[in-house]
Amino acid sequence: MVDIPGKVAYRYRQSIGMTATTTTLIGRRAGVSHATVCDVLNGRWQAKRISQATCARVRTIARKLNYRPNRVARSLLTGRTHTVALVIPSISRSFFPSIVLGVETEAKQHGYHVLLSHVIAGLEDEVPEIEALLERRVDGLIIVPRHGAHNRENYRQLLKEGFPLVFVNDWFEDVPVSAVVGDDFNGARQATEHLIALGHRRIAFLAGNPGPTVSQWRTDGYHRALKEHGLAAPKNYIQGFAYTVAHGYAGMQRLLKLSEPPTAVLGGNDAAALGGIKAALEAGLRVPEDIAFVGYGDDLEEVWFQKIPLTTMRLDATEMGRRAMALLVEEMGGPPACGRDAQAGADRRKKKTMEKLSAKLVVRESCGAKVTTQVHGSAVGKT
Amino acid sequence: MVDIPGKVAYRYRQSIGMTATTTTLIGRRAGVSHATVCDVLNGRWQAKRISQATCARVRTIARKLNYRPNRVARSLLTGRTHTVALVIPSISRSFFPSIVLGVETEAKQHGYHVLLSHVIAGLEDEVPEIEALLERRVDGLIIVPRHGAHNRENYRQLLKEGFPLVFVNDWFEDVPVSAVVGDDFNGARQATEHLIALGHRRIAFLAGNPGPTVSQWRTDGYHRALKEHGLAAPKNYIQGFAYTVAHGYAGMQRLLKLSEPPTAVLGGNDAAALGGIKAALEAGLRVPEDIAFVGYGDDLEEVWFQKIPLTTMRLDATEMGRRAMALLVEEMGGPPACGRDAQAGADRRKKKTMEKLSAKLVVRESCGAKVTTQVHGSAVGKT
DNA sequence: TTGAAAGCGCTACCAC
DNA sequence: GTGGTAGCGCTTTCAA
Repeated sequence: MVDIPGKVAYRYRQSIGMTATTTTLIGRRAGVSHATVCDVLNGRWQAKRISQATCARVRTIARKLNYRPNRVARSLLTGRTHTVALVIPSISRSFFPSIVLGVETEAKQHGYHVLLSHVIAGLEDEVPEIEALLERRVDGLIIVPRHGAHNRENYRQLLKEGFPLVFVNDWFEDVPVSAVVGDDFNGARQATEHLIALGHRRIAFLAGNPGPTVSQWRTDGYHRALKEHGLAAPKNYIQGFAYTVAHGYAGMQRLLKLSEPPTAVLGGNDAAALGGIKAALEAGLRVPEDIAFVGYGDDLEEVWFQKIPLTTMRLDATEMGRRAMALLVEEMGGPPACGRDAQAGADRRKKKTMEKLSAKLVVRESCGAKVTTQVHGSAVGKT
Repeated sequence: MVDIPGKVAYRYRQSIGMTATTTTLIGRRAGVSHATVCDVLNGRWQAKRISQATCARVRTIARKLNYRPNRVARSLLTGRTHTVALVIPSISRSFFPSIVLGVETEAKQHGYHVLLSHVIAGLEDEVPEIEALLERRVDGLIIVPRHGAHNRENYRQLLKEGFPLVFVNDWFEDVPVSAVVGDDFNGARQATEHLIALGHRRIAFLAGNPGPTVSQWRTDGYHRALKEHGLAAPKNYIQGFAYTVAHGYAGMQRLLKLSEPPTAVLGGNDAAALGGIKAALEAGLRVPEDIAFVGYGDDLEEVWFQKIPLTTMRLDATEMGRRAMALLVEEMGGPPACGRDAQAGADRRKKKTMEKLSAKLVVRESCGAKVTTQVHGSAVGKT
């Protein structure tokens, strides 16, 4: 009764004609088996020394039958979906589309597809979404990480299971993860030094949400530059709590009410800087003559056309995405997380990498430094 | 020999202990079967009248074992992946991210995930990419369609097979497909009429690539408006071959060299209009005093901060994406394209819908009409 | 060289 | 209420 049972089942199915998967069908028409078809179609005919004639026959029939291998079935068997998920907080801000572009470009190069998950901005808990992604058996995850204990615990858990996970655009010191981020400490420092070099002594900072580590880095870089040049950073010289035009605007209004308002302002990002400029202009100040501005990111389009072209630190978001995906591909190199040869991901505990991309100062007009019209002109070809 | 064969196989597997799928494992620990676990975990315990105690036991154990249902396996069985692919030509232009956002928001609402495929701009043939997506058994496809005979033939083939496909942002008259597009004929007409109402008689158009149907619609709308008001549209009043700043710039330069240059210009999109303004300014003209501009799309960020805030026709790309996904959900309503109860998609030949979203005139400064400062102020909250 | 057999993890159906 | 069984479409070993 326990005798060669699968065989029996197989024969049975055959007799009933119930083995009509497309490969079988092709095999039947070509007068070969199921498996041979598979070998031919997957380019293993050399290794398996399958005759040319057979190959040709199989291929012709496959084409005629409009055969499309079912990757779902393959995934079930191999435990790999060749899909990664990209979880980002927003896509409307121009910075993120660039990341998406980078990730997808790199992914395509490695035969991966990208499942995009834009976790709705207000919704702080991304755990259910990530869970859904895992149920789909994505091979890896690239996340713009979010704060909040719940999320953080979830990242840690994933990592402990050995699941391939890469952070992009932010990083937590206490989570052992690979990440690609901007070198925002040095970027902000350089930006601040640029303003100092232009003769400014009273330099304010329009900060973002204090949560993200990189956000903190920008603040630290700003502080460091001031300190190294013996300048003070009065506490109320740091204003704003989000990287938006509105917050930059409001923060600047507060700065202007101080008894000693700044003569120069570093924006935590470009939007904040623009909001600041708007407030300054409305207060009757001239930019950059009365007050200078430097932004961060260079992620706003058509910058050359702005009322006052913004001097800023350029951060290459596309490159950031690309590197993140490249890192993820490495992490996914081991055995699959599930499927036939799944095994404990324990031995996947590879060394984690943190890449820092440096930003580049792009001098335009808002800072008051001498501008070459090149910057202006060269932007035409950009769009 | 053909006697109850599956049963034998099953017993065999059982005896060998080879049925260690997670559901079986849970069942074993809970003292119930495989199938019961499945029923409990999928909320069918009411219908199957499974005892509360069993339910509780199963659920507890599942949680303890960190059970994550494998949707790949489920997909193989049901023939549905609950995944749709979104194929777009570009993501760096701000218009497309908005579409992505709309699609994804709507998709999430229906339990779908979005596989993003940004077909590289230069690569005109998207057939291989679509083929790859089909091998992954996506349930449906939303495409910003591309021209070229090969692509077009492919769309037609897909549609003939009854595969759920929706176009977004463009549409072909000769392809029987559901689509969501902008009402660009009336939009361009309205924009042109706005300029006519402001007293202009010599109105030029900075056109885009003549391929897309909507592009043609914009040109047609422009023509219609002129015609209805008895105005001429000299052939060389239409310039430009792509919706980019660079092309708008170059096109405008040509317009300015004419013996009778225009006094007003309609941009095929915002970027083209901006390029035009740039050329006009460089030629020493004042905008809008010497020459008026209207754009199309309102897809550039921080518009309020531009040197000359652009009057434009606002097109809601997010809404466009959302509607496209909603349409696709409908189309996917029938039997799955593959899997157990797949059947010829022939009866899926539902009525096709074409939705046109109308654009709204947003008056700012570039057209020379009276502007309320409201427009200016209200934009602060936008970012 | 080829083909038979087993099985990836799940769901659906029926029998008890 | 519950359990047994078949099978989704593919890959991969092993036997011939």
